[in-house]
Amino acid sequence: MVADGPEIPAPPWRKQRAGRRRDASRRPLSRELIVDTAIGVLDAEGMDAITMRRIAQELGTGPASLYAHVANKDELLEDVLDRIAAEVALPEPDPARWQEQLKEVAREIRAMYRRHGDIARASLGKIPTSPNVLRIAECELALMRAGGVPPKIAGLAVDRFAQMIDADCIEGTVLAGKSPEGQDPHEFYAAFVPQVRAYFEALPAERFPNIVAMAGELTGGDDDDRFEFGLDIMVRGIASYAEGRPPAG
Amino acid sequence: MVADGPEIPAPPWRKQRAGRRRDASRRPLSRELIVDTAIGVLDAEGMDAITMRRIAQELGTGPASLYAHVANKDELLEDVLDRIAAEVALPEPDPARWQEQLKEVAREIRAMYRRHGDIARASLGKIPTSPNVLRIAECELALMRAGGVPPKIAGLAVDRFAQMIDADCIEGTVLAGKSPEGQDPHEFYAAFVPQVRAYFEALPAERFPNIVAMAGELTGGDDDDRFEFGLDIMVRGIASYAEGRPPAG
DNA sequence: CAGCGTTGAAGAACAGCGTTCGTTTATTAC
DNA sequence: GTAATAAACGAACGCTGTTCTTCAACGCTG
Repeated sequence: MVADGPEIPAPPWRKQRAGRRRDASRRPLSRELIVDTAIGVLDAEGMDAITMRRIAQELGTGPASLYAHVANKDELLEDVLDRIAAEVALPEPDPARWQEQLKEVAREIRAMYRRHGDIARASLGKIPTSPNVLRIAECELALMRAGGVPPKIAGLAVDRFAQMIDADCIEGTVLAGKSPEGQDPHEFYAAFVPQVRAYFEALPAERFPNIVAMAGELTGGDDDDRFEFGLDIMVRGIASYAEGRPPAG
Repeated sequence: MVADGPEIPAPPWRKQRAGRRRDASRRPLSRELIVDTAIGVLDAEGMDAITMRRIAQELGTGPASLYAHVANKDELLEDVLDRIAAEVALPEPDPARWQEQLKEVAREIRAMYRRHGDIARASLGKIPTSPNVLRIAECELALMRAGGVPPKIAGLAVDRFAQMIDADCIEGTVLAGKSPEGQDPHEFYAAFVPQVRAYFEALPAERFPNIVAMAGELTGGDDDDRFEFGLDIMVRGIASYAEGRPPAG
């Protein structure tokens, strides 16, 4: 019988499992820490970089560990969305300026989305239920109600309003995502537009008379111009339903 | 020496590569056939089912074979988009009815998207260059020009118009995509809305007075109502720029 | 008719994804 | 001191788009 003496080395084929090497420097995993990390990755490298593996790696662990705190990736993105929605500054309603205030809120949301990669993709189509997102909707409703927009119209408008902003921000990142590795997406876009314009102008005029004639108008204007225009016609349309006011025009 | 007689069986270790077993029943691979197959899969199972492997399998081959005819998946989706865009029926411009005609075009596009799974995802943010998509834009421009919309406004409007329709169709499929396996997405959605409404009504009224008060308006209305509303305010906004006409209201 | 270059097709593989399973570890409760 | 619990983890599954390399068939030239 072998003496029950000093430690025998572990058989080398069963590789030692390194134990739970929790660095004291590392905060324990939590939902908040995971969301924080996700936002960090998002800001630095965009939404496509948000993967369970990447976040886990950033936290010095494996992807499986995250699932103890977050049900799935969708839920994580929802949390990310709520967190950054808190950054949107909202105005105090001034009934005389409700249309301009509505536009200001839209610009705030857009600026927030642009600060945080292309996270807008995670917003489109989702029914808002998280507090910070509801806070924005509440403000929009208050502005429209103050402006005399009927409840039914206002209710539908918040939905369409959010959709428009989401779509604009997504659109802005689709082309940018196609820019070759490392090149500035803005430059890439600026270099791409003239090509499209030339293409439109070279189309057969008998089939596409208006596109050929309006190639300049179709390709002119940058992201901001297009957003402002969409905002403008939408607010005009909403305002046309406001009670006791002449339609804007 | 072995007689050079009847066929010797192939050595079993070099697994026979089956040769180019082109069934006479199978049409040879081509870009058109691949697009056809993709649309078939799209219609039957939605856009997520469009994978190179799935299409290849449908054609009785492997994914690599597709790349001889299509540069990548994005290009394939672009072709799919152009193909189905041909289905959209366009009206002959009637200046007196340009607003209603614009809405009709939008409804046509939406119906087309809905027929074909959730392919709208592939459209948002892409600059249209394919003939059948340009054909639609050309028609929209003609309608607006006929209605007296200034060129600059019309040029921006087509972009926003397309964006709105894309976003609406995407939105419609996001929630549907979350419905559990096999369940009718429409039913799932119908069962989900009342829960959201109850949630809104149960929110703290001091923080969200308008959301609580307007829970009904916010959750009322189906897909079609919301689309029609968005269409309405957008066309109203565009019309407010039309020359020589009083703004609609 | 033989040989050859081209081209379409195909198998296997690569790196990455979200998620799950079973196990190990550290911490807490008794 | 020991049993129970919850967190953490390694490995794996089944996907994805894409590429590399090989191979068979065809059209052409001599």
